[in-house]
Amino acid sequence: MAKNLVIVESPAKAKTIEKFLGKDFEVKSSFGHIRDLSKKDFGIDIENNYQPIYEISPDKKKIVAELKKSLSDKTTVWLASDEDREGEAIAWHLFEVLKLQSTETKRIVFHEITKTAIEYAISNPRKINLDLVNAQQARRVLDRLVGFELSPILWKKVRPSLSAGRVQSVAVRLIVEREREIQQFSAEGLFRVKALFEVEIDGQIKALEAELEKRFKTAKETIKFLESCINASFTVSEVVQKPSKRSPAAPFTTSTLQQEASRKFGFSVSQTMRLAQNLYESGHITYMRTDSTNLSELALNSAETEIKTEFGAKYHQKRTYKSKAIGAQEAHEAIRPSYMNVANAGPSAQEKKLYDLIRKRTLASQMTDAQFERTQITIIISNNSYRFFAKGEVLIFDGFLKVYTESTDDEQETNEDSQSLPPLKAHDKLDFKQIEAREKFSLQAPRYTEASLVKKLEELGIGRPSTYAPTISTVQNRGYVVKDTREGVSREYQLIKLNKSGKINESIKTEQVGAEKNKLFPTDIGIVVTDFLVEHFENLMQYNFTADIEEQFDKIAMGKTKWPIMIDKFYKPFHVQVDEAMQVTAKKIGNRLVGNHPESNEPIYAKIGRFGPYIQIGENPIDGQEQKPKYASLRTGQHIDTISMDEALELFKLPRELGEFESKKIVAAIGRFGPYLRHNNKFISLKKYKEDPFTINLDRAIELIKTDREEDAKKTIKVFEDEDIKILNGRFGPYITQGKTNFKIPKSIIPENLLLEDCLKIIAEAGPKKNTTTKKNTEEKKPAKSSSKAKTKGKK
DNA sequence: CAGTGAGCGAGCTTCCGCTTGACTT
Repeated sequence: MAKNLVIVESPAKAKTIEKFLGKDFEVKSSFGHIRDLSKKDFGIDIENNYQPIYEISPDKKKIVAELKKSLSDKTTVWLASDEDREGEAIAWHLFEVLKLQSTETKRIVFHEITKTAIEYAISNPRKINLDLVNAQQARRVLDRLVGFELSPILWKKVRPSLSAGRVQSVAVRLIVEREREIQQFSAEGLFRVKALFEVEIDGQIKALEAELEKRFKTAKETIKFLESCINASFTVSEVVQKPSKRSPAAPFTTSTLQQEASRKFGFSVSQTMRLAQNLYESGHITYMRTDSTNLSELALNSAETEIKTEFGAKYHQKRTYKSKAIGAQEAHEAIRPSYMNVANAGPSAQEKKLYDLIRKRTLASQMTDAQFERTQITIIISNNSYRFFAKGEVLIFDGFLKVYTESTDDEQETNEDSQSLPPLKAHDKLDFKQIEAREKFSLQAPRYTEASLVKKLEELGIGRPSTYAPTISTVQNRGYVVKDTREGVSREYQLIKLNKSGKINESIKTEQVGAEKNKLFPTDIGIVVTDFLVEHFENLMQYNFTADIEEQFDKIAMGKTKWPIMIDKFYKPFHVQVDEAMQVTAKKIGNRLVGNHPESNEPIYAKIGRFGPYIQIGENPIDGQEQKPKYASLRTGQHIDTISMDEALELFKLPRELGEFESKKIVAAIGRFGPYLRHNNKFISLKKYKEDPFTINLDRAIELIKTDREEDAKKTIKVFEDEDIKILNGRFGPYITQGKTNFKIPKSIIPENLLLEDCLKIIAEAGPKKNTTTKKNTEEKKPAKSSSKAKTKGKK
């Protein structure tokens, strides 16, 4: 019978460790925290020095019971939770809940799961560090105070079920401010001049592309320059060759893994974490929630062996990396393969891809630099002082690039330096084939992706590896932020070309700009809530708030400050702010008077409603008054804080009557699902035709109605009008529809051969099942929250 | 599936950080 009980946080870890420790040790897991603040009445006794009121989390009762049971025949308990603030608190909660005695309890820590590390830990036990525990309690209490005092203000002033917190509210602020920055940005065009030269080398004509150092502001200046080139001569003045190198990136942390999986595979952060969790649980990779770039000695050695056998000794270079992140607690290793020699792992294609990425990144981190030779050729012009530069880069030794290249966030920057240059020397003469000036516009700041937002949060020290993915989900689930793909707009730019024969040709071209794929956009709720919080809780919404209080937590951890004193210093002024925010006279925040109607002089408001932002013309009706205000919803991309009077009035031009077709009216409008046409009670979505309901004319509308009918005809296999039954071709193959309910057709049946009675039989057989599914659907749709959840699930 | 948006008040929501399943489509 084992005499020792070791408690770790993760069950997967428990399994591995048990193998190392032998018969005398039983290893169990606490599954993270076992106890938390009570959910009722705040869970904090504010009057009594902020005394926390803890209770065992409902889902942990079973685990605690099991731990108590296996405790009965043990003489020593080893608390082996992670070596960070949270881990220390977990150990302390276990100590308290399991009613352990200090004489028979030992606190141990290890940063890597290897036999030597664990044996070393066992032979160097210590006591629970209560200062560190107190720092965690302060962190926990502060987050509860902030979250549970701010959120109710929002329920009252904006909308029920909203939330605010130290982490999520700042995350939303980042998105809101970036959006504003983009709105206010105006692109400036500059003319970039590129020359294409031709050189004859050993009887062969080689091309050389070079860019002018000067960028012109106006077309006039540009043309003046090009004219001067017509009779100029071009001479190489200098050829400079320089070696350069590139070093591999550090092994993955949670945040960098999320970023790379997003850039390379387009995974969402939660998707990446789910896949990594699977790989971890099946023993393929080390722990996936980490801020450390450290690799164990064991990993370093096996990476070395792997690199040397696979690529040769000249590719190996042992490297250690320092964590850059603020507040990194380094309780684990970097994310790496458990066994470096395993080249493939994971059951699904996505897991295989992720594993491969992790393995290559880890190997690359222990490989030599890639070496390049950079060449720059300077070309001078006989009749002016501007110079052309041709840049080239040639790979001399691939090094780590043999296995792995890190992606970057700015996709727009293509690498123009990778051309290999012809062997030229000073005083060589060149002739141009063409010189082209293209107007290039400055780039707006990029919108955040899920992963780049995580990166930003990590840089600010906000949030932890275990909360990045949940935070990103929360801000979307609350409706503060949406992930969206939006089409760009076309923009004109000027192109001015000078060709060999000395002719200058000006033209206007168009390019697509501002297209966004899976980027984060703030919603009106997100904007309104952020503005409100920034106005009333300026300190809390500062980007460095977390970093600042972390310093105070550190003081508590060092025993220099008592935690209730620190909390009191924060809470007293904070609570005053809460009271003030509650007293704000406006019943609802976020309402804005856009102006007065130019004709009727009625007030025009932009408001937030149950169904999103809308414009209201006229005051709310007062009892007994007949007059009702008019309403119209805002369109995507419009916001209540920025919409102009003209844009607001424009919204009331819908629904538009276009005219008649087959003696029935055609109406164009925008509904919940986008712009549509309505004719004879049939709706035709304008989305797929990319038509604008404000401008579409009668002829085009009739055309669309006809195409829609053709498509319908293609879809329809058979119709039994009396019973309102149709056999249709859908996305998943043929099916039967009666009224608004659909029925599956068994695969053995050819749909064209179905008779009315066959259909009725299929419907009758599916009958009871139909009832339960429709019932469930309507039940689920009732609360607004769950229907929006179902939607996002469906999108994925 | 496609026009919505009052106000009252019952009783609900909510934080961040540790961990995995338990759910349904």
